[in-house]
Formats: sequence, C-alpha cells, structure tokens
Amino acid sequence: MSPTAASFVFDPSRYPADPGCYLMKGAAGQVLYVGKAVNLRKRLSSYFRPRSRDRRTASLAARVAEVEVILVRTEVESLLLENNLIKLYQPAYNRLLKGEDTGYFYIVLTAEELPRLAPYRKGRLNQELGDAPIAQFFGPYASGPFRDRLLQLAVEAFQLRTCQVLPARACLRYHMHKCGGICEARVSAAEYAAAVRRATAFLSKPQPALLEQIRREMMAHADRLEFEIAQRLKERIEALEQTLSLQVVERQVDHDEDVIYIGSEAVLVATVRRGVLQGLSLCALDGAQGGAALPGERFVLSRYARRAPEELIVNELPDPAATEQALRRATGRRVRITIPRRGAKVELLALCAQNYAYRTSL
DNA sequence: TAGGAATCACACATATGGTA
DNA sequence: TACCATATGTGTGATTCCTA
Repeated sequence: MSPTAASFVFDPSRYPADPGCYLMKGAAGQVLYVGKAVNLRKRLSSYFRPRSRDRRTASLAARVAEVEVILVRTEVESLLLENNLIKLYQPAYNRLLKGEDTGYFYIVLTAEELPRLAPYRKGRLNQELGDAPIAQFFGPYASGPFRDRLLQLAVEAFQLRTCQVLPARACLRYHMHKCGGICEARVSAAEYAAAVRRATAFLSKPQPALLEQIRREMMAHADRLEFEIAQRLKERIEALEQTLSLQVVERQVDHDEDVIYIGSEAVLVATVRRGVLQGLSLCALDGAQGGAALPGERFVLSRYARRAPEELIVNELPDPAATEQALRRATGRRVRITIPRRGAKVELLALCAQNYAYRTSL
C-alpha cells in the first residue's frame, strides 16, 4: 500500500548529509518535484519545517508521500542528474529546466568556412553565435561561468578566431597571442583547420597532457612574479580539472544499459538510457530458491528473461558467458554482459555501491 | 554537535523605460 | 513599433549564526 501524503513524517536522520538529487513523490508515486543539494539532509529539512516559507513550498510539502534520494559524487553530477530527471518526469512543481534542451550551457562549433567556438543556450539570444549555422554541440555544462572558462581555455589554447566577421587586419587578440591571425593569413587554412580539429577533440575528451602543460606555464609565470597571468592559468586549470573529472550520470552512449550492483542482501539496479541515468531501484535478492544458480545470477535471469536492454553492467557474476547465453535463448537476441575493470562503467558501479550502502542502511 | 532559522547569492522571468 | 537595457520580483540552494 502506498503511503498517503498526510502520513509522511520527515525524519532528518534517514537522509545523508551528502550531495545528491531528491525526488518528492505523491501518494500515487508520481514525481512532484526534483531537486539537488550539496547536503541532502539540510536541504530536505528546509521543506518540512513547521513554518514553511511560502505557499508553494507548503503546498508541495503537504502533498509529499515519499522522498527518494540518489547520491552522487560531485556537484556537476547532481546538476546533470537533476536536469535529466526533470526532463524525464516533468514534475508539476519544477517550473524551470523543463524544456528538452534548455537549462544548461553548451559550446557550439559553427559550420562556417573558418569555424569558431561560441557559447550557446537553446531558446536564448546567442549573440556571440550570431547567424552562423551550427556544426557540432559540446556539453551540456553545469554552469555558465564554468562553460565560459572552458570555452576561453579551448579558444586560447588552440588560437581560434572569435570574431563574427573576419576583420581586414589582425585584432588585439592576435597581438596578445590568443588568436593565430587567420584573418591576415598568419596561419594557413590547413593549419587553422587542424587547430579546430584539436580543439573539438579536446572538448570531446580533454587530455591530461594539456593540463600538465598549463600547470608548468602557471609555475613559470609565478616564478617570474607574474601573478596576474598565473592566476588566469590557475582558473583554466580548475576548468580543465572539472572537465576531466569523470561524471557518469550523462555519457555519450548510443544504447540502453542497466547497471546491476549485486550485494549480499539485495540488488541495486540503475536504469541508464542512451547514456542518461534515469533512476535507481533496490530489489530484494531471493536466496531461497533457484537450484544451483547463485542469487545474483538468478536475479539477472529472472528479471531480464522477457525484456532486457542491450547491455547489463554487473559488479559480479560467476559465469557471465553462460548467463549471456541463457539470456540470448530467453530473449531471442544478444544481451551483452560486462563486468568492468576500469573506466566510466566502474564509476557507475561505484555510484550504485554508494547508493546501495545508503538504501540498505535504512 | 546537529538542527533550525535567517540571510545571502545567484539565476531567471517579467515589467518598464529609453532609443532608433 | 520593435528592440534593447535595466530594474524588480521570485525561486532555489548555500552559508552563517544561534540554540538546545
């Protein structure tokens, strides 16, 4: 039986003082509101104080029957996850960020003869883009200032033009060594095209080598007491480090995955659709039946016998190949089972393990 | 030390007024 | 009249301070 709104009593001790997203659900299980917080316990407490601050918050709190939380590791992850969950559930109390591609910040590569990078938000006036057609999107990024620092980093590191109309003579940016001077043919079209390719490769997957190079430059400027330049480089490093930090709630993946963390008493399943984390569910692990199969293997076979995503990412299975074969027989198509050792999939499992520990401790 | 309350900072939406 | 810049109000989360 689902709890009623009136029966919900907020207990701060049930919520961790960690970063994450929260989903406030009504009596019928519908998602009323999705939010994020650096400290979930404190943030949620603010909703359920006796004297709620405004009518809207009071109205929301009165309708809440359940609060589900999803723990993440970083603020960037919580922002992206919140954005994805709002788009997925369209909660009645979330007035912002509901548009398909609104809310967060992008960098775009123009499809001009001499392409350039520009900041972008859908549905907004993008003055720096002008009328230029778009060839490629990068992002979304968690904040405008972060996106802007990253954009500046890429444009200056690869000396790309920023001008909407090529000037007749090289501008100040060229003389400050921030632009290669393509307008005056100081670099050839081929060299400029190569710089654009390197910049887009960097934005798609930032390389640690560039970080080290900038760090060395920063130290050199600091040694020469050029603290203003060193400070600018420090900001670039921070932007780059944020980009390099592996976030797993939104990845570039073109198929569906379930991430399965098998614990000793239950299983936590993360639903990932086209790279976007959509939710978590804790399932009971039936250890009593099933013959020779271990509980985890039995769970996978029973849950995915009828319908399965293209890939299952599992923390442990005694014989993944045999389970794969059994699922192929049951579903009539191949279901890839991955037990990752490194990379984003391991990070996804770590996220599941963190949420498993929290949910089984309640 | 944890939790509650107040306050602050920031982003966004909307209203308003000036200018071409 | 359309466009743009600025002001104002609101929502949200973070921070700080106070108290038990």
